[in-house]
Amino acid sequence: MTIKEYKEKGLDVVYLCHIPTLSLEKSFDCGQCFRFDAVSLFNHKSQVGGVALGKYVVFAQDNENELYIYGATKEDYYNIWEKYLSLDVDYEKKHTCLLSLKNAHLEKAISMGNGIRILRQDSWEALCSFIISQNNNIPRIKKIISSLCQKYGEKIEFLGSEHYTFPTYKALYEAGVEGLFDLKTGFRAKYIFDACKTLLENEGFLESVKNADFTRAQELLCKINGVGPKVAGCVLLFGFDRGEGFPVDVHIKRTLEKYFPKGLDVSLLGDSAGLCQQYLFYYERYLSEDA
DNA sequence: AAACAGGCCTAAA
DNA sequence: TTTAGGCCTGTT
Repeated sequence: MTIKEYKEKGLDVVYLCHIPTLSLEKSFDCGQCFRFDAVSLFNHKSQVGGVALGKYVVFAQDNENELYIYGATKEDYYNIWEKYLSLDVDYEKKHTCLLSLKNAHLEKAISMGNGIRILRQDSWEALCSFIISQNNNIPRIKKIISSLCQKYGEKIEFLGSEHYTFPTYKALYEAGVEGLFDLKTGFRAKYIFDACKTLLENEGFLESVKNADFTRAQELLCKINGVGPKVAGCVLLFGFDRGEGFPVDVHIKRTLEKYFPKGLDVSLLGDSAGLCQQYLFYYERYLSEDA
């Protein structure tokens, strides 16, 4: 079907023929986002579908400099999705910053990870998701979040199939620790609950995180039981548009020891730090999968 | 079967 | 202040 025919059937579609390099696979399969899956609904080389910011959309493309969005209008693109995909951000500039470190491994990581965009996700969703991510693996994280949404989110229909929005913290608070535990969240149930409680009892919490400087923002997030430096770093990077965030997990720790034996001064990277972390993470995972 | 998964909390030195 | 253990569950 053509775009025009989809539109006539009531499905919004927008096509951008010239965007900064974007790889859907890399961006949606590098562990920053747990709500998108590869789909084959349309006739494109690559396509991922999922719910973000309360809407179900399918991102699709036949090459990395174009983009189709099914379930969105042109206005939606400029108001919502361009920012969500960080297509308004100058990555060339960030690359220049990273290349100035003159590290051969990082150089390779950049060219291999080219097309990764840091998604600007909803703050609360990022907070909740990365609490769930701790001491866990991606398939199970996705499974837990999916059942969380199915049970406590709102239903959305897209071409006859059902999808669910990410639940509000109020909804999860009302689910209670037992309700959350029933979703196989395990020891994280009480952590999620504490996050809900914090946000419910302190209405300005997310806002104060947003307005605080990075260190202070991290401190605030760590007040939630179950949120430590790594989770807070992810939440700030992916949910608060804080490019300075450089979450260090076991993999990144190993990677840094390997490629930066003299250490890496993250503060030199400014708001390119998070992208650097993503490239290194992707690079290392790619190499290990290859082996 | 034992170890591990993009950590964090708690108790004990 | 730093350092082991333990933790829900699913997969290998």
